[in-house]
Amino acid sequence: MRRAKTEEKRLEVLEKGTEIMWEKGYNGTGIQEIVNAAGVPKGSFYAYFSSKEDFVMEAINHYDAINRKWEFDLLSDQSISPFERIRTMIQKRKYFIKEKLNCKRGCFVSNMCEELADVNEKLGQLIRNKIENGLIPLKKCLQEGVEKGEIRNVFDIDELANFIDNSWRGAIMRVKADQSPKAMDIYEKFILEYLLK
Amino acid sequence: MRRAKTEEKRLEVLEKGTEIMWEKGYNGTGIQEIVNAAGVPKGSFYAYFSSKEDFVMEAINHYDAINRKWEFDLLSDQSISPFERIRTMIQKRKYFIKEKLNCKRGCFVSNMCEELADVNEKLGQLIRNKIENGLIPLKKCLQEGVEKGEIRNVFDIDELANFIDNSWRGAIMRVKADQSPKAMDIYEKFILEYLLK
DNA sequence: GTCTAAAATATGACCAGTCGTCTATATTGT
DNA sequence: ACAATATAGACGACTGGTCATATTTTAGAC
Repeated sequence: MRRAKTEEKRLEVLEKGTEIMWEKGYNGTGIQEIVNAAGVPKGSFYAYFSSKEDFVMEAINHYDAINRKWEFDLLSDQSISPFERIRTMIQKRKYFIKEKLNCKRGCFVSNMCEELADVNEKLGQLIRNKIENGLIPLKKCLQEGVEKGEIRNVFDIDELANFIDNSWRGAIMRVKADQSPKAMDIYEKFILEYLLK
Repeated sequence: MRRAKTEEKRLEVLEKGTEIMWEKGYNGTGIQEIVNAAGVPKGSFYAYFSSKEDFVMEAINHYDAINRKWEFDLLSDQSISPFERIRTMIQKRKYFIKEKLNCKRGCFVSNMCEELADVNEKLGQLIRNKIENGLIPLKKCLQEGVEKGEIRNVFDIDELANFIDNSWRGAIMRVKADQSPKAMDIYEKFILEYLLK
């Protein structure tokens, strides 16, 4: 069918475009650059997406859905202890940023947040929503950890999850600045050894 | 003298321009917008700065120098205990972001880092340098705190200072996303009560 | 299966506007 | 009158977005 090919091309534009914006930012990336990278005529971009703003919203949704999937599966995996799930999550994230991203780019959602959250109400709302919802599986896992006595029972779980997530975003920002994984290694040690235990 | 007026205008362009870029980002801010805000003809911009890149480097230097000043004075103030110095620093930062910035903008250096560190070698170097040097007074203060028994003696001071700073950057990114000071309050509690003590 | 006409889709030239930058001219101070 | 500085606006390149045209797919007639 025609439909399938179109959908395929659309996805390629979405993914290539996300990669470029991930590196160069929203305002640093032009439509032309995206369609060139995807091998698609410029006119098609506006057949797939109604505007650049619409594009970045879809990009955020797509990026978030992929990450959410494996993190949810891992954090609710009852065959591993809660503490171990969190350790594994941090290590997988570290591996990805170090080996796949070469310590560049950081987190796409964080990048869009820094650049756009203040300046575009609709995007701010979306980003806020993604960050907030992303915490839910972590909170559940932390709660289990406290109940099993693996995690210090002194925290407000909600605050703890927020602190862990916010600090992670700070750590990978620093990884990008330094182009070194050091900040993530420090993060892992401090969260796991000095905070949770 | 002519010289003095020129210098005055130059500073106004620098400060107005920094404010705009702080909110809208590097690529989201045009030269025209800066000179309009400063009430200066466009041609003058290139009498003051050799390029937009040169401008942002000066902006980063200027912004950093101001913050470095009071933080250095505070963190090396021997009339207050080291732990109290750090608490005061966090509270002053919180006050500024909440009351002066209305929970918007975040940190100018962090913003430029997210947008440019990957993509511009020279700016990346500058930003890395600012973050790194900004840690020095904090490290000294933390060391004193450990020696006085105010701070748990289990940390590598270098790593501790990095964790505190990186996590702060993550927290204020979240403040911007939420337009709420909550992330900073959580940060303060976790660093002061659960980590250092 | 072939032909054809209508419907659907793909395309890139084009729009008005903005970008960062530079230079020819106007203004100023001596 | 001369040197130094300030300024307006032109420059080519690019921006996000549109749209008339070209191409392809589809459906019905034979």
